[in-house]
Amino acid sequence: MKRIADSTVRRLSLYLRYLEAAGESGQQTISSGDLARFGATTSAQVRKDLSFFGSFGKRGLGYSVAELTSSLRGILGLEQEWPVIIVGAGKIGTALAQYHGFRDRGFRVVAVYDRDPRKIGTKWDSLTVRDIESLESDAAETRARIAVIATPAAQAQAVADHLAHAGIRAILNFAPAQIRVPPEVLVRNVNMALELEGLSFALTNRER
Amino acid sequence: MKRIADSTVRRLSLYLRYLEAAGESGQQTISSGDLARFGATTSAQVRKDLSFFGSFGKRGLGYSVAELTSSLRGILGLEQEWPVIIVGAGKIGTALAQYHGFRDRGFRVVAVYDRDPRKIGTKWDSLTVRDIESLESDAAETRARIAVIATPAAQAQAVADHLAHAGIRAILNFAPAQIRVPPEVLVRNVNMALELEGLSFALTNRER
DNA sequence: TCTAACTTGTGAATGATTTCACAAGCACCC
DNA sequence: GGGTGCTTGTGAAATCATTCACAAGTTAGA
Repeated sequence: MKRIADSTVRRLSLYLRYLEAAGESGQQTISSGDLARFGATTSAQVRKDLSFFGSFGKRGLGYSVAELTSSLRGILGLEQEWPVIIVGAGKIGTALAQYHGFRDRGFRVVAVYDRDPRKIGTKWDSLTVRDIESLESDAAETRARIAVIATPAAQAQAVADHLAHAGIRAILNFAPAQIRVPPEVLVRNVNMALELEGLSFALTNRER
Repeated sequence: MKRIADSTVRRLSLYLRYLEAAGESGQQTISSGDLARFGATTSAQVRKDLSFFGSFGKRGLGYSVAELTSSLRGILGLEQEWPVIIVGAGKIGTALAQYHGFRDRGFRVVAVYDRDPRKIGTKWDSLTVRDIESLESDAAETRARIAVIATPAAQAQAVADHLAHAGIRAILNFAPAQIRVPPEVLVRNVNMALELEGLSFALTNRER
């Protein structure tokens, strides 16, 4: 398969959002123009994005909402439920563990880890915070391939090493640190301060 | 000024991180290759990024850590402190308000808003949750030009309208919803479910 | 059956970003 | 002072992503 751009994948996720909403409101078909309006892009872009994966529409008519929804779910790998573990039971970890946006979209938080003895054993909902040392031994039980790092920056690398060793294949890193991982592990960074700095730059250099 | 790519600005922020760390550990000069290693890019990319703004290095020697740090701070608009308001005192809003990564980098949370009467008036640290209705009347006091939306998706658009009206010029949107704003307002989205879906896609389509 | 109004899928063109490659500057040492 | 080893800054080339533009398919209505 040809390599697909990151930007394309992001847009596919957005299209899927809109399709789900359209489906719930009973809409039967949808055009690339409609999808474009929602994803803040152009109809040509929508069609190009989809064309990497096949042809899903009918000329003159548009796309079947139900069929395209299901195709996109398949493309994005969302037909299965993904077990996810979170490392770091601080403010951000807690918020993420209880965030419905994950559950609702097929990502189920199956375990939360921390290294602080005062946190280990405490419960939220049905989850008990576990000792980070049991990461490896839990692997067979949790079967998670995706992990979220929500620790302070200083611990991020150690946690990443741990995760890679426990067989995790993809990491969503919220810690403000660049982490190094073996090539079979995928990392995506979410760095909130970076986003704010982008806004600061734009506001500062707006007048041209 | 020529338009600068988003990707360039992100990398500048990363370089700045590394420079600050290098400065603290007493390093005097640094080469584009060093910066590249940290930012997961190439030395040519680093030099090109910087070249949009001037020439900061000395051939044969590299960059002065102190000078480049200060230049990047200036470019990114980080010499001033930015007052920031947060709308939404739920899990995510709370976590963000107390997140040191913001304070530490020149973004000071000066107010938190919600519309739930049970939350209004509660305190965290030195911040009291305010009624969202007082957004406009507070504007002169807070002087914030940047706002963070941390509400459920359903309220995001209404909040954005409110913010635009109160004179906010840049929005960091954590709500999983696309918001529409007037052209003088800048929006950047952070959508955590989207990031996970990107990982799901990559894991699913890895074997080519 | 014919026409009009839409809409897709896709090569080709354009635009943006990254990488290459190298002249030129600087420091150090003999 | 001249040679050696680094490193920057930057046009040019290559790669990657988006937009254009249009043939071809579909529906609906007369």
